[in-house]
Amino acid sequence: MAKYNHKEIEPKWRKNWDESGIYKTGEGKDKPKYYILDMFPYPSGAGLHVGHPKGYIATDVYGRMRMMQGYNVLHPMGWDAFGLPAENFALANKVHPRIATEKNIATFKKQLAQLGFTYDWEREINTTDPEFYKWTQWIFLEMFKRGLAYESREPINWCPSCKTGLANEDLENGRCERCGSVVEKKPMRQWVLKITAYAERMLDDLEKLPDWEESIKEMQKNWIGKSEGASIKFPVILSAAERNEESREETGSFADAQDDVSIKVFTTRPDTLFGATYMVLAPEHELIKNYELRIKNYGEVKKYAEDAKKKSEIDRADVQKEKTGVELKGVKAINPVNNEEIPVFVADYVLAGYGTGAIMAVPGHDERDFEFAKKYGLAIREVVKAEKKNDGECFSGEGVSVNSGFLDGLTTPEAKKKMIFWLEEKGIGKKSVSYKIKDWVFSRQRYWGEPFPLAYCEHCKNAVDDFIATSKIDLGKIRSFASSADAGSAQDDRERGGFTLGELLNPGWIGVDELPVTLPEVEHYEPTGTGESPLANIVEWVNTKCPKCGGAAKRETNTMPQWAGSSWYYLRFEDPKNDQALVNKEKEKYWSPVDFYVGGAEHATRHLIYARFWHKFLYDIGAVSYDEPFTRLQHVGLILAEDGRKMSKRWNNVINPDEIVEKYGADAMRVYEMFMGPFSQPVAWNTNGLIGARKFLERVWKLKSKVQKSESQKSRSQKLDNLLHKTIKKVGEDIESFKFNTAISQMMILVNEMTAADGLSKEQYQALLKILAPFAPHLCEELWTEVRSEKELESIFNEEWPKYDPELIKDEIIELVIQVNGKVRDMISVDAEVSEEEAKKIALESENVKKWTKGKRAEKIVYVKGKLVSIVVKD
RNA sequence: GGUCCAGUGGUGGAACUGGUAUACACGAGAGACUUAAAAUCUCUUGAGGGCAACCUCAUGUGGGUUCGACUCCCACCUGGACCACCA
Repeated sequence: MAKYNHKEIEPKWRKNWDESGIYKTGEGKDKPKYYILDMFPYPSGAGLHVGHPKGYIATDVYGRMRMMQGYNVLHPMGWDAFGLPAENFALANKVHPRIATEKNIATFKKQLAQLGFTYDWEREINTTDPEFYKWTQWIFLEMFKRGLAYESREPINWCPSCKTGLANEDLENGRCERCGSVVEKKPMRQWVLKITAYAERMLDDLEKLPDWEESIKEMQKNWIGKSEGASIKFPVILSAAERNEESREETGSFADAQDDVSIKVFTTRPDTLFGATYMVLAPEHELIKNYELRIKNYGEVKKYAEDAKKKSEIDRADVQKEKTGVELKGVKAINPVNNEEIPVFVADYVLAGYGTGAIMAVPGHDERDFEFAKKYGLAIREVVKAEKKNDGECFSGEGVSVNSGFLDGLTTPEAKKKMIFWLEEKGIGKKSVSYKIKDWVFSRQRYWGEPFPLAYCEHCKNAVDDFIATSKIDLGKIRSFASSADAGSAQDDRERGGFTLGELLNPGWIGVDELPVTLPEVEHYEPTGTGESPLANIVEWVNTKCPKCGGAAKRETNTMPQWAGSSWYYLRFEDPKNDQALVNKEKEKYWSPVDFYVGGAEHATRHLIYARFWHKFLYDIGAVSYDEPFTRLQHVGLILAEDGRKMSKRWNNVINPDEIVEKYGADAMRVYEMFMGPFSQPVAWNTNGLIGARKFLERVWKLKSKVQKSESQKSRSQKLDNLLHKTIKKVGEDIESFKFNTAISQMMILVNEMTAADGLSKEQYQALLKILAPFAPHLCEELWTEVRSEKELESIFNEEWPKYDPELIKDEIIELVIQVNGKVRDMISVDAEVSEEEAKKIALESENVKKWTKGKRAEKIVYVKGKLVSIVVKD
């Protein structure tokens, strides 16, 4: 018999599959559909290491099983090729990003191809293809028109090394997720997407996703970070000394102004309002620059605020460091619940980006305020009585209100409710919700990304202003209107006199409807570092005609972030060549949503948040007909290097799949990666383990000759059938629940039994091949053609997935376990149908059991059908 | 600091809904084949005691519930992931 030679078998079958087109996606409506998807990779220059394909192998195994179960399976692959990694690689290697990307894609494709995946390459997509990003731009434009994209000049995260602004999601502990540089805060003109408008729905709809892993949902919940509480207004006045001075000098005007001045705060603990003894503003707070004349120590305050703003996020967010701040001399705030005058500080422990950028400080019941108050000698008042309280510590839990007027005696939840009611009645506060998630900073100052389909027109800017002036539309109202997700229907647009909501919010910016707006060729695509994208240098591209008035206009020169294309790419696989619409509604009804999505957990708060946001928006505008994109979600556990560290060039511990395939074969690698451990858990690579997988396949190979010998004898053991059918059952169920490691160990048990058995029938062997085929497709296809008969199909993947016979998996004889006082004392083989009476009788008659029951009385006998008898004895 | 997850042999790990703990694989040891090695095959392999039947102990630690706990409850220890001055 020929030896198992993967080098011969594997290329042969891959060629055969390519030519026969067996993996072309079928669309016959007579079959049910199954859409299984991997998170598509960005093709970096380093190529694949053995860890990358783990998820792809899993989806391939699952998809192949579904094929054999009679489904049309859509299992596509594409490339997330825009973005910083591709561009940085191109810069380092002095080639155009497009060329580098093409080359990298070719490498990736070659590497993936040799693993024998079922990808239908006719559906390949690439986010950098103008025919693809045309629709990325289209989605942006739809958001822009509805006021969900807006221009902002807020300070944002700036990576000094990548020379671009970054979204909150792109940071890791205050560092750039890509290059590890400490991120600075820099005020810059940015396009921002109003993801916060969808925060509530994204949170609520997690309930609709029972087949998502709990851990991923939890991460999203934390990222969205909903807090419920109240917003409260604290009036601001001049301090007593200043008031006297004012009236002496008769400057007179502050009396009018003070009515309007107030500090708005958000708190989750309105029940502690009586304990608010000072206030703190974030260094970025508007009041500071607006009240220069009123703040007596303005120089000092300004210096503190400026210094704080300059600090990197990482320094500012250091929890360990001592809190600092400066009092705003000359002004006071009034605690509205007791009319006390309280001091106002600026301090960098208050964040501009959360809540209102100002807090009421309750040092009695907030650790941070407590620390600050001790340092600056501020009043600390107990307003919540703790059940247990440690001296000298601050109690931030729930209890009963004290020293709190009308709240006294109420528990914290009651007090919160009552305070909110009181605030609303007086009109100085209201129930309020705050989210941690921030709007999505959507522009990058780099070359290799989708251009924005926007032009800036001075004329239309004035026209918009005129329009607002004549129609008396309050821009503030429009802004709050835009926060609701359903803002901006086509009808609204008409009523606004031809201006879209986006244009009203971003005067002068006009959407370019002629798509795609293609990325121009440039001489120098290095980032400028000035906050301008390299595109700004291409005069002939920048200068354009205003799509609205036809006059001179300038294009937006920032580009979109890498996350743009990946936020909707899964829709494109349904109909990748459609140039009329983002999705073909007919096809969409068949394929979508994605039934099963597999990828890394690191995307829980990035890609998966963005994709859900875009999808919900597309649902709202009627572009898709369902509101969650991914029905089932499973995360892949990393494959670590043999030394237990992440595989990385830096540690020189990377294992290249090409070498493994060459030496042991793709099938051995596939089986090993699925066998290593629980799918979602990180496991270290171990080449010895791989050899074990290879040996297993060799045993399967050798069984072939046993079948041929057995054929005439017609020997078919009952025992083997029993195990075979149990294995069919377990493998099917385990693949279904992504427990590949136990599926494989069960097949190993079966193969060991088959090897040891007296005879092996062809049917038994064929059933084994069918359930192993998704894991080791080349080997099983080869063996299948050798043992199949004329009437059987040419490819094993056209065969039906075997069904187990419930009769055959029943055990006739079982091992009855007998326990005495909880300890196993005997095991007796009995008929599976044994009655309770009889089982108990057999148990009590056992010699081993008698040793333990002798001279004692049986107090209780527990019987578990088909399993055990538990005897409880007492002296 | 918050949220979540995990802790089982020398190693990766298995154990359904509370019912034989350590399946399967790796590694190690012994043997067969071989001039020899590799490959392959067979046996042993949680710890301790015993010639053996068998007994005792063992799923991070300590308690609890139960006839019975890796599994459920409480407290603690250790490790990991994500978030983090989020008011």
